[in-house]
Amino acid sequence: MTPRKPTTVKDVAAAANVSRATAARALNGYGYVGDAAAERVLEAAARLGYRGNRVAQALRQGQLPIIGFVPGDIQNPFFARVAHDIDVAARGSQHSLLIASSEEDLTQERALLDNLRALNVRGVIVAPASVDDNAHLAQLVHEGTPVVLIDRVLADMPCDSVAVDNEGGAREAVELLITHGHRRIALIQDDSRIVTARDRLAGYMNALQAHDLPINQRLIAVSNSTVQHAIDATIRLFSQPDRPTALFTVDSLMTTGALLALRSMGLNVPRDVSLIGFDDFDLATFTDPQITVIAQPVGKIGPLAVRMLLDRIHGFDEAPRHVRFPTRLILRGSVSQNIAR
Amino acid sequence: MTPRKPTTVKDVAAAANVSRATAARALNGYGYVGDAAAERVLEAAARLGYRGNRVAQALRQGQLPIIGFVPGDIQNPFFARVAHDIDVAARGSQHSLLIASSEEDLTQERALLDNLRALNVRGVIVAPASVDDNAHLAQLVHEGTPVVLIDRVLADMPCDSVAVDNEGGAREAVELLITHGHRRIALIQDDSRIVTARDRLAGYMNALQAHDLPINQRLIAVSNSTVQHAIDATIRLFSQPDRPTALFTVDSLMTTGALLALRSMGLNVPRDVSLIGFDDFDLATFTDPQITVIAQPVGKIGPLAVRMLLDRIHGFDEAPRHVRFPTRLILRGSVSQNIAR
DNA sequence: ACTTCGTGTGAGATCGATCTCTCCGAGGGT
DNA sequence: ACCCTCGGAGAGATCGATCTCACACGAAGT
Repeated sequence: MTPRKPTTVKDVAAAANVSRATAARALNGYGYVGDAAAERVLEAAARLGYRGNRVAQALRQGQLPIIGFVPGDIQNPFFARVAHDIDVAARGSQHSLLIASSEEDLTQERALLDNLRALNVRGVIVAPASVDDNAHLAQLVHEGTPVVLIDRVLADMPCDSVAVDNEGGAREAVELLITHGHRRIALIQDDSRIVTARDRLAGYMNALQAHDLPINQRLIAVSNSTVQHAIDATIRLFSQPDRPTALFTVDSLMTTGALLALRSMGLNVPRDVSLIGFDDFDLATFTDPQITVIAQPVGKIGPLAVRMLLDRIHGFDEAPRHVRFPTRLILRGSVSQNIAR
Repeated sequence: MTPRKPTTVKDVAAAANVSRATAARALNGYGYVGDAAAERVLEAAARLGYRGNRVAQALRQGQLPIIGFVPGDIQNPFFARVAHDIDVAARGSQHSLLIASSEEDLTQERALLDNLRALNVRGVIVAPASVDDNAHLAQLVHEGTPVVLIDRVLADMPCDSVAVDNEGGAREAVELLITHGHRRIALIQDDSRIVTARDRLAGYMNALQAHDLPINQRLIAVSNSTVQHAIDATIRLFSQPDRPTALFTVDSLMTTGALLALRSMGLNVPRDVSLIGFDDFDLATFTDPQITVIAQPVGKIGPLAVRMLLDRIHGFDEAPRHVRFPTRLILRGSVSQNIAR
């Protein structure tokens, strides 16, 4: 019942019969402290359950032992996985992780970053919601806050980044469809303000162009990265006359939605429609047939981002490093030869 | 390039030609401030981009505008969803969310809560990793920190809680299997230190006893809540002579694992084995047949937990409230009549 | 004219941890 | 005997925001 307040250095110092300064020295192990005094201080600290007030320490040192992470959406399995990895890595270096999802909303992203700045976090890992409008990020970097971009790289941002080869992965996916004889290849992509969406779109177009196939805007649908939106988009795409024979979806939730939509429309994968998705996911091996995907090394992204961030926090001050992982095509059963023509 | 430090009240005060005290009054709107002075202060604050240092404010007021969340594992879709909901609700009340996953490890949970306490967060939402050893939680509550338990309720803990009727849900699931003629019903459950596991086990046993069926320890497997562990557990269960005809899994990742394992063993659901899982999940409607589950109102848990926490933060001081949502059986196609006997 | 208010304002204290500066005293060197 | 060095320890400053207290000044009341 007693909401007694936590013990402070002052309490410990008093209990050990020394000054606050000596207590601090003993606790943090710097400067000169006599053995006897140090021992008394440590004993008192243990006895009183002294834990130290991070907030006060942070005020003094100017920073909280916290790393911020601003994903597009925690519910997306991709970001959940990355968040988990970041959490583990951050904990390994005595940092807490503050997760604040931008919900892919630029205004919210700005507000969140303002918040993180006001909290004086040590560094921030961000998956920016927009390619274009990122003055707030530039500002943060400019102020000297360590920032690492993940998943979505902004070419002109002077900070480290970790991503995958979105263009190449998308190109490989579409080329696979092309070499299986598909000509009418549909694409469901994100809001084009997101860099990954642009890059994957570029991969799609480059593959088509390389094979002298026309780019048909009616085969390209834009959807939010949620299952529901993807279902709608898929239905729109496949309700057209001269229906596509293949579909490439740029993220796992979309692939999920597409699968559900195709099933509800009575279209069989891969007989009627070949499907390939970007980003591997649990469900991909659950369906019959299993889904062919372009896999990203998800598990490497978080840890690397944290390592880069820590380097910056510890003073590393070279030119920005940009790591781009290759993707890997995982052949399963959702792509078949197009016999229709 | 200039890592200039953020503007402080002092800067603003100087720019407005008033004292720090007056600047603070103008900015926070309390006490007496002249109109002219107030205007100058606000103008200066805007011009200099004053944002206020949360850490300093927190030191003064004793608390950071942060809510802590300690889930068992962020990667688990259930917790990811809840985390998302908490994030949204917390943001609505100007709080940031600090997520620190305990990975179901008691030692880690203790360390994380210590951390949160040292940070003077305003309140904590926890899914405790253990029923037994929770002195650290009791301590936290005792100290007056608002705490809300979710998913896993500790009966004797004097704090609010939000959970679902695990015993009832599990009982309903097992009864469904029994009424379909199943007698050898297997169970895959969590580490029994987790309360939900105990409650669901109780529901399983109660259902069996109510129908005078024996409880056979060889039909009960313990597994971590991961797909891989569940696969192993399933294989163990179904490699026995006199194999079970039905399986009840207590969480979605386990259901996933069970499904994969059964498939790999060449056992057809529901012909050879009937399957029912606790917690609905996306994949459940992906498989053929779709999986029958006991659904929890996931979307209600996070928001309610935050509301309860905020009440406490704002001084609500009545007896602990315990909310327990009912579960809902969703009949799909994975349970069939047992004809074998 | 002299006390009271009612406003408006600033100086300084406070929160907790830590750093700087200064001081003390024992021992070594000359 | 005197100076210096160095281990050891305390007083006070600092970080930034905010609160308390005291003060000043004009207006109103007696």
